[in-house]
Amino acid sequence: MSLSHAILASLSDNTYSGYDLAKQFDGSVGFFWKATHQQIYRELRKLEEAKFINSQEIAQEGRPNKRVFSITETGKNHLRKWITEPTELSTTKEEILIKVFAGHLVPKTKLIQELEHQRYCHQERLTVYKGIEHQFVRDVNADSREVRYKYLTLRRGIRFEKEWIAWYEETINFLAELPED
Amino acid sequence: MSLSHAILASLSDNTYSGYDLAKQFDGSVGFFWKATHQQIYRELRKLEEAKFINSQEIAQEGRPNKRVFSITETGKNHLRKWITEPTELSTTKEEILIKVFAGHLVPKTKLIQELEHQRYCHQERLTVYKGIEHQFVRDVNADSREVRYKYLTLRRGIRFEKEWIAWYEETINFLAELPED
DNA sequence: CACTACATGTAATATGTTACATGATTGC
DNA sequence: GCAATCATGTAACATATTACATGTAGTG
Repeated sequence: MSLSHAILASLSDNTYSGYDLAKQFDGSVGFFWKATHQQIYRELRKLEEAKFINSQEIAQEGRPNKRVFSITETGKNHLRKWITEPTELSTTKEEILIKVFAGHLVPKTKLIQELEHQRYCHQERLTVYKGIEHQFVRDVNADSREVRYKYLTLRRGIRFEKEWIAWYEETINFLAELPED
Repeated sequence: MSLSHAILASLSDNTYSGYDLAKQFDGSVGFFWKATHQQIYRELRKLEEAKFINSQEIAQEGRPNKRVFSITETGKNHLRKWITEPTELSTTKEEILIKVFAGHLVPKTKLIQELEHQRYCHQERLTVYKGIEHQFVRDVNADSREVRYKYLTLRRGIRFEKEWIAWYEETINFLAELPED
């Protein structure tokens, strides 16, 4: 599974604690890979056993100590191998499409209501992404290789939110013009 | 979880055996919700316990008997309720974006190779969808409400494959112009 | 004084994957 | 005769989700 790869990818250019990673999985990498902190801590243990990462206890005043993880050369090679090996297309699971698929069961207006709710959520996410893009553009002068690659993933986020919104428009209009109901 | 909803949606306008459903989850609904036959059989047992569906043994000559499932009124209402209740955006898990995110670890050409592989897979899937669309267009004259709703999900499939391909183009070009490596 | 952020964990349950098992029919 | 399709299932294992647990520090 790829949670391990997502963690290794996060650690590929920086060190993080489990807590930091959980936050990353709530933004950044989290935009295309979700995980709870419980999953992350469990996976970190496995990755350390496999010698793909190692950890160091950092004492902190006031706050509880933290364990900071860094990727090993073995871990990097493992990631590199996976990146270059062809993988299948990731499978998507879209609840909204199940809803539309069985949409004939409910009054048209109710379905449209839910479609509008989802469209709104995508709109909000798009705004978040654009904000992040703004930051990126500033950094572009002093940009490192790493940053540019991350920017590409952000671009896909922006494009896809726009595409979702366009499909919602099309779908809502189509339904609005259906005579039934 | 929504596997149950996906099954109920499939049964919303027809009766199917577990085997039939497994096939549906390999095409049709399967384009936005994957499940293996084991998952499906397990879920069917639960749905029957909950009285959302009921089954009938159908004797067949030659072939093993099959149990055909149909949705109950309770099941339909359960689905209806879920459709109209607002749900969160579905989370996506995209391996290719993890690969791009950590792309700085490998030679640029290797990453491009994998991007091209993925783009090719999307291209193939788009061709499949367009073939299905062709069928739909023929049926549109004799079209039922159900068919039109299904068509909307297909439209999203087509739009999104096109969008993926466009992002791959953009990304591959961007990488090709990077000086490094 | 309640809430949020920091920091890590256990336990139970739900989902998903992989392998194995059975047995008939149809097509090459 | 061998593979594929029809049809359903068990068992073991891997992943993911939800709830609960613990304790400090800073903010309003």
